[in-house]
Amino acid sequence: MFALIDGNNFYASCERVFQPELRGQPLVVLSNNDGCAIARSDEAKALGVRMAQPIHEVPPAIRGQLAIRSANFTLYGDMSARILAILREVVPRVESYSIDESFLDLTGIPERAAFCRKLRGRIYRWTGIPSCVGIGATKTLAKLGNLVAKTVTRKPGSYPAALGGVADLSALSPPALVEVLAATPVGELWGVGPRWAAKLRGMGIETALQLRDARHDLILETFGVVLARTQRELAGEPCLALEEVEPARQQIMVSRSFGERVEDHKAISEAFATFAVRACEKLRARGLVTSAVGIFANTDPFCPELCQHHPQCTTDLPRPTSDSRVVLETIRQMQRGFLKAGFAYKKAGVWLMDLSCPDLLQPDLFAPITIGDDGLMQTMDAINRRFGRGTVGVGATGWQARPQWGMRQANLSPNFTTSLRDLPRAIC
DNA sequence: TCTGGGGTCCTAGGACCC
DNA sequence: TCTGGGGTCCTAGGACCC
Repeated sequence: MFALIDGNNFYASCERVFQPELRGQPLVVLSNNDGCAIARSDEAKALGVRMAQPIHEVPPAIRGQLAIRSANFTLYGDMSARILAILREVVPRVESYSIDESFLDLTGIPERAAFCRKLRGRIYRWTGIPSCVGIGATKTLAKLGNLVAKTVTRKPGSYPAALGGVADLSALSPPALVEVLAATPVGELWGVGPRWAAKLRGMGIETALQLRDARHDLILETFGVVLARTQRELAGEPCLALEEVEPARQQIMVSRSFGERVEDHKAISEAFATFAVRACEKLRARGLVTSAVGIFANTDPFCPELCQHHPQCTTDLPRPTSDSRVVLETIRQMQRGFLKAGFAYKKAGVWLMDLSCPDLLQPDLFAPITIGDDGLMQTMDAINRRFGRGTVGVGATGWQARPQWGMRQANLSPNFTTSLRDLPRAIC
């Protein structure tokens, strides 16, 4: 028996915890570079701001009513960790599924709905984040329950099984469950994206109920095993297990759109170095090493009248490493002839591939298993953890407070929970 | 003027092995 | 005229997720 708990309008709710003046306001959190709406308060949704909508496409009359914040992933990540700590304290088996969602194993817990209502109350009291919970026999049904709970929370009283932000589909009679499935468009299901939804509709399958009851061999043949699993899960047959231990990463990517178009190759080179250093920090934080490095750059796809260039390049390393300097030297060599003069670039990125755990590597008879100096890197990481990111680093990143390629973040809130400088003040 | 940044899995096809 | 029967690995493309 599964539950899915997620934070309502998560990023917007995080902003509101420490900025009470935002409560009740139509609030939108923008993506990096202040581009698209990636979280909306209920009030902003009511004004018609869509998920992932570019903010400049929102009519000025609406935009004028919005409170706007730039994405602050440091804050959201820390709030997420606090919620996860509460869940782990109370529930024996928890899967952290995304920054704002966790699956819980409720097997053996009596009074499931009451238990979850209490849990969500505690999360609200201890972190200030409102949440909703869906309960079901499978992960897919728990996800659907969560959708029901959220819909009902916005329209109180419309559905009795979803009292207090919790919807327990496992407590429904079969006819009542059929009613919920029949009312759910197939495209709203977890695992059914826009492409498959359109294809399913073309086959006459428009609701979750119709998908559940469709011919299984037809779904398997037309869409493959992924949707076939979703179909079985809808029928109450668990196909997806709780994954308590996060599987090891296969790749790590750091990429950014630039705040403006950049032609200066030196500036872009500093961006590559900055991204590479950040990627290696993430790599070491997970205790992994990388065996291959890639870089890419893109011109501005929204300006088709400008000449376009999308170079990319990957290199295998002689031996695995987690040393930023080895990766930096590798991408320095890759950059020869990589960018072309006269092109204005808008985005660049670095990715690390073929990641592995150093303990599991096949040793080389004639050489050390890895290259680089892990001790030095660990020391730098420890200093940066203690005194703030960027306290020590490498010169290739440029060390400018406002680099030419830097992001636009016009409305960034303070790091209330992770920086002493930004601690909220209580006025006596 | 302005348009995000990460990830995963599955499948098909080709190259290669004995 | 007739041309085996297994495998693995890699890559690209296409879905999906938040």
